[in-house]
Amino acid sequence: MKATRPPTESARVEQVLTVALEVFGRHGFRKTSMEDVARAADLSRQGLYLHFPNKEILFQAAVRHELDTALDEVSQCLNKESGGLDRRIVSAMDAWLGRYVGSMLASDISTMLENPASQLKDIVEPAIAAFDAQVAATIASATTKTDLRRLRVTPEDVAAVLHTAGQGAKYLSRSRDEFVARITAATHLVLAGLHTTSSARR
Amino acid sequence: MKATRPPTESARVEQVLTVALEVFGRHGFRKTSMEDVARAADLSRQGLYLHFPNKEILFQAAVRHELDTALDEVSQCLNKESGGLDRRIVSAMDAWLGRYVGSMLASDISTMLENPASQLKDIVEPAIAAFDAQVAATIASATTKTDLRRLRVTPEDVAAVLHTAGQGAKYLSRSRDEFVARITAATHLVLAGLHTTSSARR
DNA sequence: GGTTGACAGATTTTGCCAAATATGTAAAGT
DNA sequence: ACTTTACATATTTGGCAAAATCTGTCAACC
Repeated sequence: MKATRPPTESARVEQVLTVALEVFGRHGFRKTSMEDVARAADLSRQGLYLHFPNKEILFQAAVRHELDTALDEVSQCLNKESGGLDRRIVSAMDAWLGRYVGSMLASDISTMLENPASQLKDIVEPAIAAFDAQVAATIASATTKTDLRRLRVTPEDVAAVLHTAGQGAKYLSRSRDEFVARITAATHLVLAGLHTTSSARR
Repeated sequence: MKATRPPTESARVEQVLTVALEVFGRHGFRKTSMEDVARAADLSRQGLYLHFPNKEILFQAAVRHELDTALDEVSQCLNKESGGLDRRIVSAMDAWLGRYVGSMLASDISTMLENPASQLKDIVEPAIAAFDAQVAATIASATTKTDLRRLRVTPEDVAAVLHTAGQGAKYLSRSRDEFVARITAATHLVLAGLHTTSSARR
């Protein structure tokens, strides 16, 4: 019940990655030095190089770790026993996007994704796909095929719309509370269409 | 039937404003000179100054004109006879946001809005409110109070969700077609909740 | 598994200055 | 209702060298 997959990294390294992402998030990739990360992680700069061959790879690892963590959290939210489908989806969206509401990280990463040479694509895009798939699966298991057929939509379509609304909410919101409010309203309305009777588990 | 309000500006000035917005849109406010605008509008730079005291005000006027035009177009889309509610809303969203899909203008304006001293706030925010209000009114007239009460939402809530989804679609889309596809899916699902029987006019 | 200190080479930042470009005003002309 | 020419005053740009900072690697040490 502890970890869904064997821990690739030691606890120490995981902690470094967490701190690193936080530091990168403050001033962006370019304006963050290895020294900054090392200091924040309570480690010498050279100590960092023992774990990561260069800054680029450190960043990639930090992003990967972040996405893995977020996906785990999303998974927990979606599979919670308590709460209706609405609540589970809202908390999942919040776990997935909410933390980036005012952060530089989102725009930083998305500019990096423009670069075709960037390895980041191979890290970020599968994670996004995995998120969408999880949401779609949850939708699928909590709705009837009749309802889906009546509206002529697939669970994937519904997940895509929620994804779109999530991006919009992130973009429009100045605080995390505002984000949650918007995504709550959107989720409520979207799910209303396939009137799920508040709970349904397979 | 021609103009909903008396034309504040002459046709010539209107044409200048249209061109100006297009030019500003290409390289952003800062990197666009009065010379650039004048040339594009087939006018001398000094001719421009006869109409607008300075660059700032020219830009504001161009934005205001653009928003007015867009709102008129939105109005036409929403009040069209033909087509169901879905189609009307999708075309309205496209008229309102679709043209900015790859443009610098959106980000340019939104950074200007950060500045509390900017007069742009007083131009843009009312326009956004007017758009939301129009959409809300359309929703209101095409749905039953019963449906709204059943979902415990106001037409304004629905409009806000569509607005959120629209922003997300604009942000995620690389082409206008993609934008339309996303917004179509979102509208379809959102409206499905208050199962409007395809047409309803008051 | 780390520490410190030192190093070459690359990149960024800084300060400065000259040249170019842009803004806004004005006058005179059509 | 414009145009052209001209002008004072910013603001932006480009070059260019010195200084600072950052990266990545090594050695020596615990």
